[in-house]
Amino acid sequence: MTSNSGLPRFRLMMSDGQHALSSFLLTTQLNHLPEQKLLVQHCICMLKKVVTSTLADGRTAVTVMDMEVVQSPEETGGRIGNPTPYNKDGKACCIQVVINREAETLDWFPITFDLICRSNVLSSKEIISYFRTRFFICHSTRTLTQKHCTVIQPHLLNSNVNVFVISRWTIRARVTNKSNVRQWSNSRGEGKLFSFEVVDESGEIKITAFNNEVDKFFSLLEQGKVYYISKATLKVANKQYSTLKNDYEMTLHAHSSIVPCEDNQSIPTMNCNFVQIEELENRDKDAVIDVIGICKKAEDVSRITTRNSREVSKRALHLIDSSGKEVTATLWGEEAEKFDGSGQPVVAIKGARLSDFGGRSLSALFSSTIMVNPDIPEAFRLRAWYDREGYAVNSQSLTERKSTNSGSRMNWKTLSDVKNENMGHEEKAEYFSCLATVVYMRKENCLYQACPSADCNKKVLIQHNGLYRCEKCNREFSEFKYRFLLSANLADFGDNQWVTCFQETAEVLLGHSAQTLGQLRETDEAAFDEVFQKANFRTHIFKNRVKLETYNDESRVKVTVMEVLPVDHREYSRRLLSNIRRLAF
DNA sequence: CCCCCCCC
Repeated sequence: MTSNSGLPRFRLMMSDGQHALSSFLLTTQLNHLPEQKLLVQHCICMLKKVVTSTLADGRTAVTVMDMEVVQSPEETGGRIGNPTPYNKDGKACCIQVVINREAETLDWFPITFDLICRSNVLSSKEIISYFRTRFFICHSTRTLTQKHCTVIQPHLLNSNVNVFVISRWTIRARVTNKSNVRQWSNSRGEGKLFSFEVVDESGEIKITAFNNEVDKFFSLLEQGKVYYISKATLKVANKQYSTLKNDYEMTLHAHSSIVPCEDNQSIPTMNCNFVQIEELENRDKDAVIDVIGICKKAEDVSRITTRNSREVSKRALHLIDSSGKEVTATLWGEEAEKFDGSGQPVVAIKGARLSDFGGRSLSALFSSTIMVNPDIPEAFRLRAWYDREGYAVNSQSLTERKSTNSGSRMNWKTLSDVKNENMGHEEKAEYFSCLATVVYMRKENCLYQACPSADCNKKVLIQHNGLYRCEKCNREFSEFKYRFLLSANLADFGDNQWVTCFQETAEVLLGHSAQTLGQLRETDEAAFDEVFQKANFRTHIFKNRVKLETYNDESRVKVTVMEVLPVDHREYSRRLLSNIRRLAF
């Protein structure tokens, strides 16, 4: 240990052959004894002067002021007798721990102990409290008395991993959340896992099972049920990934046991701390909160592609509570698919993330628990409120619809602004958004034959052998895929502008995929023409990129449409109004 | 031993 003076301070575990006590502190004046390897394990000492003090929490510490080493371990021949822990009043529970010296510089303390608990039922908090201790001897708490506990031998750590090895304890806790089984594969290996969260009267903790333990325990565990759980390993939770109020997590192992508990009345159901929807306005972005509301409307489930090109289902719920405010909460994956919003149920989400999308909105996490019509007082209160008066409330949503159109990041311009301000003449590309109507689309060359490889959109050329050649991939293919490269003329009330639309934006404008339209052109030219007829003179919001491009020594500003958004009427009025103000002043 | 938390 480090003393107040900064000098090393040694702690000794002393035994007189009958009892052992590990809270002896050596005065720093005697540091030469251990430093010169005179005071070593199993040597026999004569204590000449000691000062005994009682610490604030009742533990006893003995400071050794003067001592003499009278016999070396060689002479002693190891430990004398079979000492039991010394208990001053017979009530204290002693737990011997081994401190991993490598880790003493960390602000947490990996320790290892073995604990025998005759009742075999501890609360998870009690277990945790032992991990928190910095002392060799812990005194008992409420249910952990000498009657329940006795000390067994210190268990030596053979490495400095931050894993606690404990045995023979059991918690009784309710499962509040259970994940699906997930596969993982990385440089360290691969396998499957699932995790679940449990709650008892002292708090909550996350438990993870891997591989064999997945097979063993996944189907046994049910959300809402109570289990005896024992012989799991504790480790420090990575706070980066954990929103639970616990610094530790458990991992199940081959010896771990989980047994259903029928007598579960005393175990709390869920630690929810519901925040009123109105209050979400005052909470920080990314806060993880619990919310409960009436699902006034559940949108249809839809499939989206994430940034990592994974496909996932999503469903937005519109929740309202007695604050009269509404918020959009998004469910994902299976939760989105199986959600049934019929009958405007009460929906509680424990652990939803607050986002600033559209002002304020919520998103379920993998760790969120979604409860439909939960059996809790808050739910009954909400139901009664909604059926009596809530249904008629003209609720105000904290989540603005189509916020992409109203976001402050939109750099609104009229088409004449773009020219008058010489946009695009800078080194870097510039971006602007406009409200405009499509007045012409070039049918000619709107589609090209592209390389069929997934990530290659390069134009292919047909060969004499009838195959399509991609220069980029340096390969020939028997097939090609159609891609859009559409020139369109946009107009607003002051000007017009030629723009280029690639694949995604052209698909939005024309309402068809490149593939469909390509085939239509081959098979039914009249239908192909009609697609263009229908798409013409439509008004959209365009988000564009503008940049000066040089081609054959000729420079001109090129506008590329990045995104086509539907016109929101509220946004339209706002645009008109701001234009009027600008022109007026 | 995982750690994905997404989309507009």
